[in-house]
Amino acid sequence: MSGPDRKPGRDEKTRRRKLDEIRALGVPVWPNRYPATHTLDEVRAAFGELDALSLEETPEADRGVRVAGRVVAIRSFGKAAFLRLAERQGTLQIHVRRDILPHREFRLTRLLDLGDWIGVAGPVFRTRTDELTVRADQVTFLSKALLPLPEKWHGLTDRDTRYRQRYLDLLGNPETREVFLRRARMVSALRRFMDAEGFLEVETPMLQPLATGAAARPFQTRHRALGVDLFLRVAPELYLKRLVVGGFPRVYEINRNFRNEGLSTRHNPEFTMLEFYRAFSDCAGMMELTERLIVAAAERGAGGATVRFGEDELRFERPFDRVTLTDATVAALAGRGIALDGDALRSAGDLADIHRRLDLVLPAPPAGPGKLLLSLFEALCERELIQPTFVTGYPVEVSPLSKADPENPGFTERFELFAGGLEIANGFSELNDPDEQAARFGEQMARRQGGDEHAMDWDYIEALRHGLPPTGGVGVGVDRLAMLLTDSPAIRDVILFPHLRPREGR
RNA sequence: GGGCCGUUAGCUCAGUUGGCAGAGCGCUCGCCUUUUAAGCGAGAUGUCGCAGGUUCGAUGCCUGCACGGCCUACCA
Repeated sequence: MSGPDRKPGRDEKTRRRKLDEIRALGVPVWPNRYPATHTLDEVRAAFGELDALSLEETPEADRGVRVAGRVVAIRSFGKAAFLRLAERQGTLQIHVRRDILPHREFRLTRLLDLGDWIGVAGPVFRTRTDELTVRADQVTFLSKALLPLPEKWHGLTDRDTRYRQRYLDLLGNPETREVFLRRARMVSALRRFMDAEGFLEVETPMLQPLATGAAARPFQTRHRALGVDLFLRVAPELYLKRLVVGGFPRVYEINRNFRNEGLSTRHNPEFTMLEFYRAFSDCAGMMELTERLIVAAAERGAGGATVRFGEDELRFERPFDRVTLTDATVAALAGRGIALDGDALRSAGDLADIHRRLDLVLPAPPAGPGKLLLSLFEALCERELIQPTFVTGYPVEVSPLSKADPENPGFTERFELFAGGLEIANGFSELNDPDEQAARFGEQMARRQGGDEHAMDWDYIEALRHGLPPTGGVGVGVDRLAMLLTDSPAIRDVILFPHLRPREGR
């Protein structure tokens, strides 16, 4: 398919032959530039409102334009031809006539293939069928496509090829292009929102001596000169909070995290997170901020507060629903005829029994009641949370970086936001007591066997000992939010180059 | 890891109860100076994913493998 050993196919041989013929015309075949005066869209914007007669009477149209684009259709009549150029979002028709073009340039147009790039200069007019068209006075060859474009009107449908050769997907499928345009608008809206709220955009290490800030298996690498092992970060969290200690009270980062775990429709090994921290705020304050952020993203990314997602219609309108993790789980169990009262909620044995009764896989031991409760919630409730919903009250046991809730022993001031059955965001009042943080890390480590990559982050504890103000923090899964706002069922559909198994024999 | 489905021309796909491998687009050649998936005429597409097996004969049936998709499980 590629690489030095690949043999040119029949199409490529033909196209190389034509390239030689173009070269033989004395035309530069890989020129360095083309000074276009208009993009194709700009031609349409400037002249699209004018009818045939008005165009003739418009000096600007008669004086002409210089445009450039990829040839995506050729309808040839021997002594004349219509070409269609495509570039960015626009397309424009070109009319080529033997009696107008210089001989060499007309011959050049006969040697064009679909996919080639050309520049065209000439006046703008309308054809008999009222199509806005540039009549070619000059044709400049710009670049050769040695390989054919995807098939014309089915587009490219093979999923594997769409992901591996995304440029073909973008070329052949307008809806793919729309997904990534919307994603870009959404990310830009996130940035603008954070900037407007007075947050400073920062970048923190991707290569970290300890993979901290989330419970996930990291990728490992090695720095030769330093002679140390490093990890690709699983989260920026602890670095961002160091910055709050350092006197940046509002910081955010939009960047990649890496988790060495399975792939699924909701998981890519590298994914984009927006994380932000705000001094003097807390869980409740961050929920309010997150709400406004998500609404802004929906407005910009999806063009409104109401978003179609598969079978559902998501309404990103404030205030979002709110429910505690315990209430949601108790209600889901009640719906299955299982009563769960206060005592059972704190009993690992009872919660494990419920797993068995419902035929659910138990979390890997050791699992206390907090982890078992979360496991029930994830199994029973997550997928049902279609409308944007804040779930609050996560057990301390599964929230090592969150502040405890003074009103609710055993639980933290923490929320997760769900929509479309997906976890979109996770936020909490940041634990800033260095001694308690050290104790929590210790508990986490005690529960793990092996895994030296999860060693205690003493450097972070030291930062806390210098004083972290009360702070709220949130992480937003940018890819998943993009899934919701583009009605994409798989995370691969919103990542330009998703990870796939390497192809054999290439 | 498990289940189901798929792999045929450059692309999208059909097909054969086992008997010369097909269509549309694209491509090549010819005609055509206002077309819109242009039209007309002619032509070429190929390791039917790979390896074995059954058979007079396998793209088709059997076994194994590879690759991919969907679902599912795992990933505190």
